[in-house]
Amino acid sequence: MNFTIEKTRTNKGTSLLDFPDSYIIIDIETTGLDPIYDEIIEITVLKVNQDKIVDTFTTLIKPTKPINPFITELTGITNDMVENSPSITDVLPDFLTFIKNETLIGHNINFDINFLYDNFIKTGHEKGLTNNFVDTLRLGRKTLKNLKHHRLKDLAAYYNIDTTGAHRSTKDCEITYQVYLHLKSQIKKEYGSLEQFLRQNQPKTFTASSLTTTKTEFNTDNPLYNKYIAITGTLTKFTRKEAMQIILDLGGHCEDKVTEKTNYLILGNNDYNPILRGKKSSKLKKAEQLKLKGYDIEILSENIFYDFISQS
DNA sequence: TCTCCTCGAGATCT
DNA sequence: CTCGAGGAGA
Repeated sequence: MNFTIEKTRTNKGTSLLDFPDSYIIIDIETTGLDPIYDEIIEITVLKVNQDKIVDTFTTLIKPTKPINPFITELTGITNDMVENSPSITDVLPDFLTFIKNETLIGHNINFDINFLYDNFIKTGHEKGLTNNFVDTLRLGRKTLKNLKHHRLKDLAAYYNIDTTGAHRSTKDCEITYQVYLHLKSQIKKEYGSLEQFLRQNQPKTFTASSLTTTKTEFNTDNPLYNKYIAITGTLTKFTRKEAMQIILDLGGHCEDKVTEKTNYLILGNNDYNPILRGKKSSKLKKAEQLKLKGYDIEILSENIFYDFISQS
């Protein structure tokens, strides 16, 4: 059988700076660092509500190739131990049932998510892994700026967290959980409130990729479905963000700039922009160029856009 | 001065 | 992957 890995993990969730009420702490062990060649051999997830662990899911996984000595030395996981373990294909559905749509929290969590995402794709789950996530590595770097390194073991040492038995996923989940709680309380103390921290660290201008939809089924007849859409200028009925959310919920894709992929450019008003003052925006110019070159791009007035979104 | 965009440095995961 | 520096354009 042949499987293709998506080069860009299109449906991957968003990296959040947030402190959700409920979340999933996650850690995996693998046979190496490369999601293409290496395999997952252990998954642990902790379900947390109001910062209290309420459920756990953990399993060893039998890889298709043997575990090499370096990894056995690092993790303590031997080929004998996984001999009778389920395959990744068997584990993923249960894993998904457990995590649902919860926000995932982990240390350098992109590593875990990329592995899981690709394995979902390989085993026939078209959407990959779409959960949004919070990275304790990112939080740690923002919070403990004077620390030289921000590896999990460095943050654990800083907060006096016991790391005996690290590099097994259950233990690493527990360490990550403790580190997260410490970071959270330190942030609260230093900034006065979590909200204050978030306000100061939120990206100044939101980007199209920072928005997601929770919808899983779309009306494929809607003119915006599966189209790539950019917006220029100010809309009268919605903020830019609201409009993008509507597009995503209708199954469209939002872009921050006009590209060769773009199908529609929605034309807002630039009259009040002190820089452009009614001149053509860079997006509009680009769209006109592409249209001349024969690309499949249409420039839509704001009203046509409202007509399109009301056809749901 | 402000915003958008590109690019490179540095660091982390098994 | 994330962040920040530095350039381009207005």
